[in-house]
Amino acid sequence: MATLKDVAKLACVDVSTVSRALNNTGYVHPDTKKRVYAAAKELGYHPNVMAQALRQGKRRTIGIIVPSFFLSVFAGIVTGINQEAQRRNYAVLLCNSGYDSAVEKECLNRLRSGFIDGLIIGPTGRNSRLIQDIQAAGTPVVQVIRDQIPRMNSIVADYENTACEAVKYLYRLGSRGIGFLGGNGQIVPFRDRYDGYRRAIRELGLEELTIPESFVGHTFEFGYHQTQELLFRYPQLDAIITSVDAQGLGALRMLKEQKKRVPDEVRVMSLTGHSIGAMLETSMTAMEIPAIEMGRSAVQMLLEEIDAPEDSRLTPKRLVFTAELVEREST
Amino acid sequence: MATLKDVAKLACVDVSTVSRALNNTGYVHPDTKKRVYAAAKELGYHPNVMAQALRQGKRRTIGIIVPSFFLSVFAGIVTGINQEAQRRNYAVLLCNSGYDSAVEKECLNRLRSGFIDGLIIGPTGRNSRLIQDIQAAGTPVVQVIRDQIPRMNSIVADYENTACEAVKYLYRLGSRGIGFLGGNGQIVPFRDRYDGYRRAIRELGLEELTIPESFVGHTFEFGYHQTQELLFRYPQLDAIITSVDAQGLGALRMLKEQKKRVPDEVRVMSLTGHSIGAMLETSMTAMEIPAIEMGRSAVQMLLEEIDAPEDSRLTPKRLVFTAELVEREST
DNA sequence: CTGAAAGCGCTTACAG
DNA sequence: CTGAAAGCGCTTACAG
Repeated sequence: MATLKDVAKLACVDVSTVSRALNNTGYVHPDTKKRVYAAAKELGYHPNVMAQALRQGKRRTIGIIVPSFFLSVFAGIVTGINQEAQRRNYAVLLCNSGYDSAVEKECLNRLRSGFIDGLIIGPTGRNSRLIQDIQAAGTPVVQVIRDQIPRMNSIVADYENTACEAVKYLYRLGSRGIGFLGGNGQIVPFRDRYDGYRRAIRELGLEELTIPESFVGHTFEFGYHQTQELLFRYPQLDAIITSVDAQGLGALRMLKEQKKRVPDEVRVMSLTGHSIGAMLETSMTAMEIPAIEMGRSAVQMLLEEIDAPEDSRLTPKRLVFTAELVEREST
Repeated sequence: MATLKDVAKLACVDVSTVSRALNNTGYVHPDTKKRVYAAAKELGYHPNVMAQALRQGKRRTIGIIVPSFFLSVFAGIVTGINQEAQRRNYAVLLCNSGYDSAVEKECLNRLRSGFIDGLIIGPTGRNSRLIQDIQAAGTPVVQVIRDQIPRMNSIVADYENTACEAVKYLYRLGSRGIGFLGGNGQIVPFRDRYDGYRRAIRELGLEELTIPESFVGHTFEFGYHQTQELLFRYPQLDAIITSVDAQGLGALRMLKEQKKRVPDEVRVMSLTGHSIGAMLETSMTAMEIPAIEMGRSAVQMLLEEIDAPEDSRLTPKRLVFTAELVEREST
């Protein structure tokens, strides 16, 4: 590949002049400039990003680590991140931790090695120390969806209220036996959703219908089996709130197998909607989360941090989005 | 961040010795080595990947460009690529072209600038020339799913046979009015699937039931509207084959709205299954594609190319996977 | 307006 | 077994 030197030789000037001409930094005589541009074009010159990065101490690259992106709100998050990063002319380095903290750790260690200007992460919750180290070493970090680490930038939704409102909505529709499928209680959003559910249940004078969690997963399978369990334990069950859409699919599937009519016998809704609900045979009501927009915001927040002087990074920022109730057939 | 120099100073040796010690290249006295390791550890030294890359002309980074990864086979592909890249200690730079060839072009131009050792792409079909240039300039390329560019490495499935077998399977079940939802005919897999469909229809002496395409999309909405059209035009319709799962969801949804029972009145199946079929209320039969495995293979093929001497790269490689029929409730 | 020089952080022949 | 030097491709004060 052609280098600055090649262009310089062809244009009969010094490399520094080429650099100035191409980057529009410092005066260059118009004629010279023209020659340089012509030479660059002729050689198909593209600057070597690694060298630029090394020299400038900037990489124009951000890293993302998400726990998954199949049938998950993180698919939308990643899409939004990509959109905004592209618009700002940043490259994106994507890692998928697969909900595995060991994998996440490896990703973090790879990324910290001078690769990225900033990091967006949906943490597993087990590497908080390492993430704080990275931030302390000068690489800004933004948490998305999961504000697992206190006092660190985050983009989240108001999970507690979302859950609370879902319960009240079902109550208004007439449901009195409202079950709840949660997730890993170590993870903030799941804990918050559960708190919101309990708060509403208490306020409305209802009974809490949950399964003490043995294993948990934010998956179809979890939704499927837990729904069976709920039906078995609580004959009065007439509504199910699931934390995420994938669990909701599991619930719908189990209800069909148990020949329970939705929504006549059991209503179903999800707290983390991301458009799949509209595509189902029985379309699913959900508190829809603006995932793409959240992804874009994450990039904006991160780039602000990157461009800010180090000492103004002290106060963590926090942006809270609101989920919107989208009614569909399942309620 | 600590640099080689810092470590060298602390260990009282030259930077070159530190480099040799840390990389295990060339003899270093055990005692020296120990001192170096200790110093590196104390300073929390991580090599600057950009500098290494610049020096070695290698980046240990591969680029991927996919047209989408929401509810698409590319979600699995990307997962597989990530897994294998991680195992081989390569970073992954992910771009989402969003089916937009202009976006794809930008991604390609960004990536070619010394960022990556190789490229895996599911092309939109409109930048073939540019992609060939990149390959010619020395960056190996592997196409996934879509072997859009002839004589260039690719990982695909046998789409033609897959479609053909699907028709024959439905025929065995008793269907005689078998409709087909395709996609952009410029894209090889969609063209091949259509060819396979037609071949089988001809062999079985049936009538082709398709909609001349005005606009096309590989989406839920496309499946939804085209199914309505099929029902309207062909009263004898008793089965629908969709090219991808998302279209299948659209078909199932429309059939429900039209009060057509699945599979009793109309059977439905998809040619590009990637596990979502099992999660549906009426679970959907599909020719399941081993997407994750294909993603892993793409990385393997790419790394072989990267490590191979330039002149042995002449013969393009092609790996064809076979889709597996997974029967579910929709047939 | 332009060139010569230093340096980003690393690796790698080459001496010794 | 170890150090000094050159160089990867770029940018950026500094002279002139």
